[in-house]
Amino acid sequence: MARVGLTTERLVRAGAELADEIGFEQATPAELARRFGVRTASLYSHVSSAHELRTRIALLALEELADQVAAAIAGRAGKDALIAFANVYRDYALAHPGRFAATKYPLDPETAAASAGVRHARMTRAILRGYDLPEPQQTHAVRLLGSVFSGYVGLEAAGGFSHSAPDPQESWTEILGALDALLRTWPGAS
Amino acid sequence: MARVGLTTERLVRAGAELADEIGFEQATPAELARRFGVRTASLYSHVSSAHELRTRIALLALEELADQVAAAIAGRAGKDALIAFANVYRDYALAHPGRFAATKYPLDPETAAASAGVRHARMTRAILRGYDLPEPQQTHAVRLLGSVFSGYVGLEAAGGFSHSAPDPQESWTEILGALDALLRTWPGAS
DNA sequence: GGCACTTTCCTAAGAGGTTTAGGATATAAC
DNA sequence: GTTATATCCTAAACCTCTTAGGAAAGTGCC
Repeated sequence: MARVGLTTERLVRAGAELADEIGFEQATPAELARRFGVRTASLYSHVSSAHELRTRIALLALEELADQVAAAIAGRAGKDALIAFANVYRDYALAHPGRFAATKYPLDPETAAASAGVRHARMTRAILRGYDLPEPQQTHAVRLLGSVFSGYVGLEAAGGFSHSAPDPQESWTEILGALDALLRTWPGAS
Repeated sequence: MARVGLTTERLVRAGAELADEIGFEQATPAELARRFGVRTASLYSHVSSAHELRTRIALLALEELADQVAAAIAGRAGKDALIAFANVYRDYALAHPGRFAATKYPLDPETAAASAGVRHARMTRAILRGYDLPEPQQTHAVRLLGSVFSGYVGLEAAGGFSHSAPDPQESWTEILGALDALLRTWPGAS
């Protein structure tokens, strides 16, 4: 019996691609094993459970997304940075729907603390440097941005905007413009 | 063998409660049957599949939420209406996490078109009557509000804000104030 | 090259979930 | 009371996830 060369790494990577193809929920160990031409039980030498597989896919996605965001906002500030951040986020979700869905997979606190999620939080806050908001307004704004990004992209991915004009891209651009204006004039800020 | 009195209605209702208790994903036909002291196969006289059960729970949740929103925004306008809408949405999600999760269960287009989802869209648009925005800005604003509500509540439910000050309630209030200000001065509006 | 050791992938099997088919009976209708 | 319907049952097929233990491919050392 020839060995296929399974690895935790390879399984997670293939799992992420599988998720993009057929959906994160459907990216099961059983299906993954089928893709590798291997029995399901064989995966358990590399991954301890379906939960671990999902968690690792989520961590991979968070990492990839954080890398792309970091590259996009480097050297930008203010509205430029805001738009670059937002577009990377949305483009990633549209290009990799399964991985993006994985991003929302609930992580236990320690795992979350060690994940790229904290980079996301830091980078979101970095965006606001261009808008000098005092605390606690800054935290409120961070939460608003996170909500809009994740909410808009989530709704779009779920088909929420598919049956109505205008194009989601147009609303996206307009909304980012509005957010920029809002951040510049946040009520209660100095 | 005494009959329990199963009904599609009762199953869906109990399924919704079950979802709130143990999570929407975990609210399976098997668990539901256990609650009723009945064999799993017996549910299939009332519900054609696990998918249909989930779909009906989702429709129930959308309906309940729409009813509560309708009651809350009746007789209110402007910021009052905005805050009432938003609070109903968030309170429902916190009180009924399983049903709220069901709200995001993907519906096929015809089902979605016949669901209370369209009432949500209409009511969101109604909120904006107090802010006279011209089209297409109005649609952009509708999408922004939907994104913020669903995004914020989704992140909060996922524990996104649980490890940082300040209290989510405070950010929520502040964000609603900011959105109100934004809607009153939407860039590009007359 | 031969040997021991490790790792990989296997078969086998159990626990649960979903679904279909067909049967017994409690309830309702006449 | 008899008939008909709807409800709930058993039985069984087919999933998925997971554990346990075995065979053989690969690795390292003499």
